[in-house]
Amino acid sequence: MSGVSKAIVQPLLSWYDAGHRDLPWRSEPAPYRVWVSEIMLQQTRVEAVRGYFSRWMNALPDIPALAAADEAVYTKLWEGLGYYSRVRNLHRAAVLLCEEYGGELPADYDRLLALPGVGEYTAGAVASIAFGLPVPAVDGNVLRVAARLDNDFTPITDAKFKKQTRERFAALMPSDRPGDLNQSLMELGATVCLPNGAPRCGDCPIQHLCEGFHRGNAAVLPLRAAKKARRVENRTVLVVRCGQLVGLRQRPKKGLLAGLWELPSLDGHLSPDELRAALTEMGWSVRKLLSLRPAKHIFTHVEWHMNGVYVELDAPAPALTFVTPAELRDAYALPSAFRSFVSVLED
DNA sequence: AAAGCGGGGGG
DNA sequence: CCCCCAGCTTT
Repeated sequence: MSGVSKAIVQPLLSWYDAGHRDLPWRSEPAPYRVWVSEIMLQQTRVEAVRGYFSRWMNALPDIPALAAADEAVYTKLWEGLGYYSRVRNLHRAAVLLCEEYGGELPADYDRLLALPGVGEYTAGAVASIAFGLPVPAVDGNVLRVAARLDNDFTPITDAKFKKQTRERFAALMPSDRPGDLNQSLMELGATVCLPNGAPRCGDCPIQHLCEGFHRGNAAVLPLRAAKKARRVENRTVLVVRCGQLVGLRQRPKKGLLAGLWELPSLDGHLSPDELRAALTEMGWSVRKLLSLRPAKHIFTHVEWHMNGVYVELDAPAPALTFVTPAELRDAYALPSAFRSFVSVLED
C-alpha cells in the first residue's frame, strides 16, 4: 500500500510528536486564536505572521473586541501584511458572530465555511485544530505532499486535484487527533517535503509510502499551471509637504489596496515641467519640486514603476488629508509600496 | 475555470 | 530574476 492512505497517519503523528515548530497559536489553541492565525497565514509565511499575530492578540483579544474595533484600528494592525480583504472579512465575520452565535465561533464545518473570508482550507483548519472535528485542511503544503505521495502529475492548481485531495484525506482522518494530523502534514510540507525541487526525502517519516520517491519523481513534482505575465504601470508618486504636514489620499473601497491610505500619484512618468503644469491645473500652489530616487513595487499581477517627487505647497490642497509624520506612522495604514518614499520624511 | 488580490524570503 | 507561501472571492 502506498500513496495517500491510512498507513501515513501513525508515522506522521509520531514524527509530529517527536518535534515541531513552536508556534504561538499552537501552544494555546483557543478558537479565536486559531481562526485569526489561519486568516493571517493565507498565502503568507509563518515567519511573517508571528509579529502581526502577537500585536493583534494584544490589541484585540477576543471576538467582541474585534467586532467593536474601528476600521482604522484593525486596518493599521494589518498594515504591510497584504491581501487586505482578509482583515475586512475578519471584522465582518466578528460582527456576524456576535449577532448570530453569541460572540463565539461555531464548532461546525459548514457554519465556519459560511463565514466571510473562510474557505475550505480555513474551515477545515479551525474545525480540526480548535474543535477536534475530523475534517481535512488542504493547503499548498498538503497538495504538494499528496502529489508526491501519489506520483500524480495533475497540476495541483487544478480545482479537481484540490477536491480529490480533500476527499482522499477526509477518508483517513483519525477521530482522536485530526488537528494534529493536519498540522503534521503542513509541518512536513514546510520543513521536509519542500517545494522547488528540493524535497529532503532522507528526513521523511513516510518515504517508504511515497510513490513519487519510489519512482524518482519527488523532485520534479508537483506540477503547476503556468502563471500569467504581469503588466507594468508607470506612476509619478508625490511626497506632498505643507509646513510640517504630509498630504495623503485614501484609496477606493474596492480593488487593489482597497481603503488604505496612499501618497498621491499621477498616471505615467511626468517630467518636472509636465508635473508642475498638472499640479497648477489642479489648483495646487507649488513652492518647490525635488526629484526622489525611483522605486519599483511588484504585486502578484502588476508592477508599479514609480518616479518620486517631493512637493512643497504654500497652502493645503483640498483633495488631500494632511497629517503629521507621527500620525502617519501611528494611525494611517499605508501599503509597503510607498515605504521608500515615506523614509524621506524621517530626515 | 480564470482573474484579482500583497508582500517578502530565498534560490 | 523567479518561486511560492497554513487561499478566498468574484466574474
